[in-house]
Amino acid sequence: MAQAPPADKRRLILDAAVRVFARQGFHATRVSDIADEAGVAYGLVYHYFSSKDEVLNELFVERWSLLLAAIEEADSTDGGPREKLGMVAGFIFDSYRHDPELMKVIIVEVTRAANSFGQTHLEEIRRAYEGIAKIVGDGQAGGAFRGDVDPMFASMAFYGAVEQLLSGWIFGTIPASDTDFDQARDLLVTTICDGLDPR
Amino acid sequence: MAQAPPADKRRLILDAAVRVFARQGFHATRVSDIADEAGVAYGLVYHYFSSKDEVLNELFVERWSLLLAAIEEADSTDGGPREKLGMVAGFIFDSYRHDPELMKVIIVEVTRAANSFGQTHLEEIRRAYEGIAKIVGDGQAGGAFRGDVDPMFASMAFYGAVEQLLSGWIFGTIPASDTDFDQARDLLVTTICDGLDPR
DNA sequence: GAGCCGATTGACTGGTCAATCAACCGGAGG
DNA sequence: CCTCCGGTTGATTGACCAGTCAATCGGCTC
Repeated sequence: MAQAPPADKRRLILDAAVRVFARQGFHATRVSDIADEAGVAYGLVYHYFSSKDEVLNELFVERWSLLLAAIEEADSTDGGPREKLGMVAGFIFDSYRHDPELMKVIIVEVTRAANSFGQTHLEEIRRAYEGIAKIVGDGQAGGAFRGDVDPMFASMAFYGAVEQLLSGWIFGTIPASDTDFDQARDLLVTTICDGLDPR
Repeated sequence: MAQAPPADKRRLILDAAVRVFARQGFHATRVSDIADEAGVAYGLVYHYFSSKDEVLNELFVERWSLLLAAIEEADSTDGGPREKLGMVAGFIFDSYRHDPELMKVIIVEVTRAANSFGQTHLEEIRRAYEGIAKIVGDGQAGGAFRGDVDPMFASMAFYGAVEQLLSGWIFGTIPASDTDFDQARDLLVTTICDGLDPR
């Protein structure tokens, strides 16, 4: 027998938290729910995290830093702005495909809950908008996009559309089962970018 | 002296709730906060509403029915789909201009919080998406929009962009002071509709 | 002016939970 | 065999707050 992995309890708790938050929502989950789901004693949660909030924080920061990296990565590609935006949308949709529960938590409890938790992370969230805005701005400078749309404005609209589609899948407003995420990505990017075509 | 108006306490409480919800968020406001803000005794809130939730419900339903009416109204116009979508976006932006606190509450606490409250109102929210989708669908049937985009898909993207812009103003990510809302509306509609132009 | 009734008041209760903490366990090292 | 120590346990505490309810108010009717 290979030695059992050291059973990283911290990770165990984080993963359990994702499941419970996704199922019940952050406010409705008690710390004891997380502990139960993780098969761990109540107090251990407080050994690894200073508060219930910090658990959510950790989940968000982990995931969001990946998104920021993906945006930067996309931007440093030498493709056109359409390809770059496609990579960004693709990364987000893939994240959902890969771990819908985590994405649900991030979107519902942090990104779209800008009042409670988002407030804390407004700066990081804004950084994503700005990264997308940069892609748009460069696209305008290179003549690929028309210049009369403020890049930040376009960025917000683009990201808003992405997030709304995600929400639609998350809450069943839009059927997700037979939807091809890649097709959704292409459709969205095509539509938005055609709207940004030079007049 | 003219007799003082009957001081509709119910209305007083609703208006106070908007202010407090906007300031502190729904979860963080105690019922006593609402009562204090309204200058009314704690128990009176429960005389007019069965719970704290019902106060928020009432605010949402009041406002959302206006939006649904506006969408229908726009659709029954004999303008083109661009004009119709412009009217919808215009109505929403105007609502924000006219009463930013109320719109903040509706968006942040209900629409985007689909997990807690939105769940209850998913049906009404979806009706708005469908109204917009109908406008898009008719536009396609009339040849004004290209036909290879699912109307519901386009509707979600459109509404998502609108809501994200609103959120940007609400949370100061986008400067609202010098932004001309009408210009934002035109820019958004133009961009999205150009993206929906027949290929 | 007596009686009625809905509006209004605010002290109180019951339950919920986040966070604390003292105790316990088991392995490493001497 | 003993001690130390970090990981682990879960009962307990203390704060908070939604919702209740018995009491009071004030206007209207007869």
